[in-house]
Amino acid sequence: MEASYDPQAVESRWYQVWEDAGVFKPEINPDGEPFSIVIPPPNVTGVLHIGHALNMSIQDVIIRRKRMQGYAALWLPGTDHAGIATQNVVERDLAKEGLSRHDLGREQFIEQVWSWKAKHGDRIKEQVRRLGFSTDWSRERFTLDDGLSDAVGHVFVELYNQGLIYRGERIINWCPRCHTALSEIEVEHENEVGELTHIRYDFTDGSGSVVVATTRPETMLGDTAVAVHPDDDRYKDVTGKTVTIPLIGREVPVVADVGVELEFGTGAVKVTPAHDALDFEISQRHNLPAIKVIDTEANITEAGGEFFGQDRFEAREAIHHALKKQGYIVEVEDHHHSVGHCSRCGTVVEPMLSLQWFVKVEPMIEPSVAPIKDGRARFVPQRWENNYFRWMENLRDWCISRQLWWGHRIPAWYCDACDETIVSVEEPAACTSCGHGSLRQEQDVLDTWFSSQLWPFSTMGWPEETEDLAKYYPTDVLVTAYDIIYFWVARMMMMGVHFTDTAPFQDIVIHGLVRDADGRKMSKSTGNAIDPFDIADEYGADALRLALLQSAAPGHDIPLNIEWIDAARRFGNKVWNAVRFTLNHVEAGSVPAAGGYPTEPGPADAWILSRLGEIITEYDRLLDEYRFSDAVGLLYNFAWSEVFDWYLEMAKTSLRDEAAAATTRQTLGVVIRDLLALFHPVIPYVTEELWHELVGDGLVAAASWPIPSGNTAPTGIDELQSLIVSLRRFRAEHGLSPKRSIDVLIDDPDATAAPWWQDQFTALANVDAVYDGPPAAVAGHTRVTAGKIQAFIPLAGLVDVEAERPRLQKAIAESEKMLERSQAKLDNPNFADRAPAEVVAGEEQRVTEMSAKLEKLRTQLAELV
RNA sequence: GGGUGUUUAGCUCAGUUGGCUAGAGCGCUUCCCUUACAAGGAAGAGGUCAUCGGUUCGAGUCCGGUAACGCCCACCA
Repeated sequence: MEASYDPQAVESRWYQVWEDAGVFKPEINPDGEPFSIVIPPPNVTGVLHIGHALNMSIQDVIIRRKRMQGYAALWLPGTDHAGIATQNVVERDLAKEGLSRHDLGREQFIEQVWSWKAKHGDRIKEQVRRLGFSTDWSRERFTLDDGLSDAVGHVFVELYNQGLIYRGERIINWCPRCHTALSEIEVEHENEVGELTHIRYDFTDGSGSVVVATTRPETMLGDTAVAVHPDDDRYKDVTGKTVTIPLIGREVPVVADVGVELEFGTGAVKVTPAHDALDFEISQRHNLPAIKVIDTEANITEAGGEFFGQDRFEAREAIHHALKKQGYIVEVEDHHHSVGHCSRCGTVVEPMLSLQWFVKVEPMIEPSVAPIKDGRARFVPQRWENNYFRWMENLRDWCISRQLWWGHRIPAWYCDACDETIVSVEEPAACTSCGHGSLRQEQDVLDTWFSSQLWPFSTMGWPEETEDLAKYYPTDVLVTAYDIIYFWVARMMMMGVHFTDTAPFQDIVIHGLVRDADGRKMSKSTGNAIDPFDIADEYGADALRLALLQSAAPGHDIPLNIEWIDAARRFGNKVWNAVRFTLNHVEAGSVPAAGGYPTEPGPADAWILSRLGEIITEYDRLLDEYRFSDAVGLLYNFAWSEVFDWYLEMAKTSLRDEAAAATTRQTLGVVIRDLLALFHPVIPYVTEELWHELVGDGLVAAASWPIPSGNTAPTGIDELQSLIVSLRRFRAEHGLSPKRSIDVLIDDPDATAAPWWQDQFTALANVDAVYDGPPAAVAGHTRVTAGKIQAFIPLAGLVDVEAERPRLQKAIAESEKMLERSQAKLDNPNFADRAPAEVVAGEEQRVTEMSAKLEKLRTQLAELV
C-alpha cells in the first residue's frame, strides 16, 4: 500500500466491480424485505450539478445501508425529458446555425432532440457512476419510454373520462419567448418598481369622469369595462354609466364588483378580460366581452388600432405619451409590485386568455392531504407539511398543455366535420360522433411534470400489474430538495392516491440547496457554481460525498466550503493509514467479513469494542431519523479521536506484550473492519479498497451491517485517559519535551491501576511510575489527579517552583467556579425538590469530587516550597 | 400582505423529548518529522448562544415581543 491515499486510482477501480457482481440489484438479497427509492430524475440533457450530488449522496447512504442490512433494496434511476428546458437547449443550439425548429419541422426537430438525448443521457449515467451512486441500472427509466408514455396516456384518458381534465379558455401565463403556456408555478415573481399610472376615463354622458390606476397602460386597448366596489361610497352613482376609453374611443360600462379592492389605487379599476386574471373573472360575472390586444409574440394586435404591431413595452411608452399629450394622465406614482417571469428564460410572462387543457384539481386536494394528516406519509423535517398543506389548499386548476414539440403529445383528436373531441390512448380510426369527419391530433404536448408525477409507479410498470410494482411500490423514501415540493412531490401524491390508492412514498426527506461559501445560490451566471466533477477529480468523490453529508442538517441549505472538502479528503487519508497500520500487525485478507470479535478481549480491546457498540447503536438511530449530518459527525469523531488517536496508540503498547498481542490483533482487525462497513455508505470507494486489503474476499458493498459486540469497558479507563491528558498538559505548560520521561509516584488507594493500566500509562504519558502510594515527604512534589488516583511529580531538576504556582492557581480557580455553580444549585431548596433525582445526585457527586480536588490542589499549593 | 427560516468561537456550521463544565471543521498559538498518517501527533487560546421579557429548580434549547438578513407564497389593477 502507498503511504498516502490517492483517490483517483482507487475510485476508478470499483464501480464496474460492483455492477458486475450485481450488488446494486435488489435480487442480491433475494429473501430480504423490499425497500425502495426512486431517484428524482434529472433532466436528460442537463449535467449533474452539486445539488444532484447532495441529493444522490443522501439516497445512496440510505440504500447502501439498507442493502447491507439485508433488505432487497432497490434504487431506481432514470431521467426526465424536461420539456421546455430541453427544447430550449436544442433550439439554442440550432440558433447557432441560424435555424429555428420551424425550419426543421416537428418530426425532424424531435429527432434532433433524441440525438441530443442519446449524447447527454449517457453523460449523466457516467456522472452518476463517477460519484459511486448505487442505482440499479437494469431498471433505468426515461419519462418518454414506451412504458411511461403508456402510463401518461392512460392517466390522461382516465382523468378526462372522470371529468378531471378539461379543455377551456382561461387566463394562462404565456411566455412570448418560449411560445407556450406555463403553469402557475413555472412563473417566478420578482419584486420590481414600476409606475402606477392614474388615467382619467370620462363618462360618455359628459357628467364627469372616473380615474383608474394601472401598471399596464397598454392593456387599456382591451378594456371592456371599469369596475368599482359596490360598497364604495365614492362611486355610488357611477355604476350603470358608461365611460369612453381614451385613444380608442370605445364606450364601456362601469360595473360594481366585489373583486375590486377598495383601498388600492383610486378604487376604480379598468377591466381587461383578455389579459388579467381578476379582470377575466369580473368579465364572467358581468358578461363582458374579452378583446385580445396582445398576441403570442407580445405585440399589439389589430384591435389595438394605431398601436398595432408594437411590442407591448414600446406600446406602453407610446400610449403613455399619447395619453399625456391629450391630458388624460392624472398622476404617476412609483409602485412596488411583483412581475411574473418565465422560470426557464426569464422573459416577462403575459397573462392571456387562451384555449388550453387543464387538470381540475379540487376533487384531488383532500385525498392528497389526508395521507400526511393521518400519518401514512410524513415530511422530514415535519415543518414542511405546513407549506404543503397551505399550497394544496390554495391550488387552482393546472394548465397542462404546452405549445412545444418535445414531450408527450396530448392524446386528443378533433373532428373537422362535427367538431367532436375524442380522447383516447390509441389513435381513433374514425370520428366516434359523426363517423366520417377527418381527425387531426392535438398539436400540444403535456407539461413535463404531468409525466414526472407518475414516476414512482410508472417506472415500475404501472398500469401493468408487474412484479416490481407489487414488490416495490409504494416506495419507502423520497429524497428531494424543498424547491420541488410543489412541482413534484404534491403532484405525485395527488396522482399516487388517485390511481393507486396509496401515497407513493412513506417518508419524504427534504434537504436544502447547496450554496456557495458566502451562502449565495450557485448559478452559472454568477460564476460561483462548483462543478461536482471538478471536485471529484481534485479531492475524490468520497471527499465530496463526505463533505456534503457532514453538512446535510435536515432541511437546511448548505454553504459549501472547499475547506470542508479538503478536510474530508484528509479523512480518507487518515483511514487509509489506519488500515496500513493494521496491516503491519494483521495479515492481509485475514479479517473475517463479519463477527470475529475476541471472546476474551484485553482491557483496551474491551473498551474500544464497547465504544464501537455504543456508536453503532447511536449511528443507526441517527440514520433512521435521517439525521445524516449528526450521524456522519458522530462516526467521524469516533473514528478519529477514539479509534485512531487512542485505541491505535494503546494497541501499540499491548502489541509489545506477547500475552495481549493476539486479542489486540484480532480486535484491531474487526474494529477497523466495522468502521469500514459503517462508513461505506458515505465513502464507498475508499472503504471498498481498504476492505479488499483487510478482508480480502467479498465486497463491503455486499457485506452485512455491523452489530454491537456486547463488550463492556474495563474499570480504570477513564482515569487512565484523564491522567495521561493531565500529564501531557503539565508537560506542555512547563515547556517540557514530550520525549523527556517524567518520574512519578502513584497513590492509587483503590488499586485501579492494573498491570495493563500501568503499561499504557507508562507508554502514553511517557512516565517512569512507582506505585508505592504518596511519597513520605510531599514537599518538593506537585501532582496531577484523576479520580482517586494521584500522580506525584518531584519538582527538583524538572520545574521551577514559581512556574508551578500559577498552574495550580489556575486549576484552583477553575474548580472553585464549578464548585460554586453546583453548590448554588444544591443550596436552592426548589432544586432538590423538583429536579429529577439523578440530576440532583449528579450535582452532589460533582460537589464531592470538586471539593476533594480543590482540597488537594490547595494543599499542593501550600506545600509548594 | 401572508407564511416560514436564520441570528451560537475569527470564518462556515452542529447542538430534536429543557440538566452544557456549549461542540466540529478551517484558521490561530506552543511543542513534536514518536517507523500508520506532517494530508500527521500533543497541548492550548477563543463564545454575556441577536435582543427584550416570560415560563421553570434550571433555558442555546420552551413561550411572547423587537431587530437584521434570507426564502416561499399572493388575482400589489
